Amino acid sequence: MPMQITRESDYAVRCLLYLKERGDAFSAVGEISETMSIPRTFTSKILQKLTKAGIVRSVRGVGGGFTLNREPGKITLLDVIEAVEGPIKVNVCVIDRKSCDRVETCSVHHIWVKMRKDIRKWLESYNFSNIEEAENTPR
Amino acid sequence: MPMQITRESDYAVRCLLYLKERGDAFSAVGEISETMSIPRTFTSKILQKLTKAGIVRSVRGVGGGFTLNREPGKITLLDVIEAVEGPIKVNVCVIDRKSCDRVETCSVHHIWVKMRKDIRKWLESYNFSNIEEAENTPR
DNA sequence: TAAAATAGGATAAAATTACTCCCATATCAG
DNA sequence: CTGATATGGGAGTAATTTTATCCTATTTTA
Repeated sequence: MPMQITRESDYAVRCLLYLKERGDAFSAVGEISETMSIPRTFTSKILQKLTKAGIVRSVRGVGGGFTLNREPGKITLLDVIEAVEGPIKVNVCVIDRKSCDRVETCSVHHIWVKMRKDIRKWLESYNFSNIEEAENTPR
Repeated sequence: MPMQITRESDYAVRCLLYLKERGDAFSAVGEISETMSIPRTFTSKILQKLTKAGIVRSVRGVGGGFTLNREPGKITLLDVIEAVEGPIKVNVCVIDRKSCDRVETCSVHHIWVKMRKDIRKWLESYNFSNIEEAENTPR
């Protein structure tokens, strides 16, 4: 499953689309998971990560649930993906130089570094305000 | 291991860097794997894939081995990664629409499609001629 | 025909992803 | 202050994928 976002990231995006729709209301896990077709307990875990990352806010107890913690326009795809998957690496050696003994002499190391930078920049350019506006690719 | 090339792709790139260095000579698996620190039998499998993809050419028997099948400048990173990992997906629904029952109503589907397109274009812009030239990122 | 090489299928080991379960903790209504 | 309804978090399980290895067949040259 290389060069691919995880199902978890996809689910996280769905959760946020739902919460955006709900505006200021608080939504419970069950409601989100059913509407967005995500396994319930997994949804719970994902929302926990999003909460820890400060992307959503939670309230426990009766009438509690989750809601966006900031404007949709200030939540980027990068924020979401890194919240659930951890920092994007592209190649292990980019984050952890000692993972590769060839790193000193490697003539392509800089390519992976640049690729990571460019992918992160790309993901950062989409947020939950412009993500749905973005022109639909015709056919 | 999301948004990350596989070790296999990394190994494939190493193989090609080595073969480029060797010019028109044929190199045996053992030689490539030892020099580039790749497990021997795995190297063999990777070279098989690269051969099938037409990126390298092989000759069996005494004095045989592998050599590039075309100019380094005509072998892109995309060619190599897709040769070993298969087509880049970014998200399952991009390649296989029926993998996601939400695809009809999904307001972000087009984002994954665009992301795939842009990543492929990026990878296509690097080949084994310009990949090493590319300015080394200072510090 | 023997030696040296790749080709390919099957399988094994390790790691990661994709979940589930259970109990603790918080919040609110009555 | 108690019970019902939520989320929080740790631990564990299942499924899939990645990362290999092994063995045998086939090709090629000397």
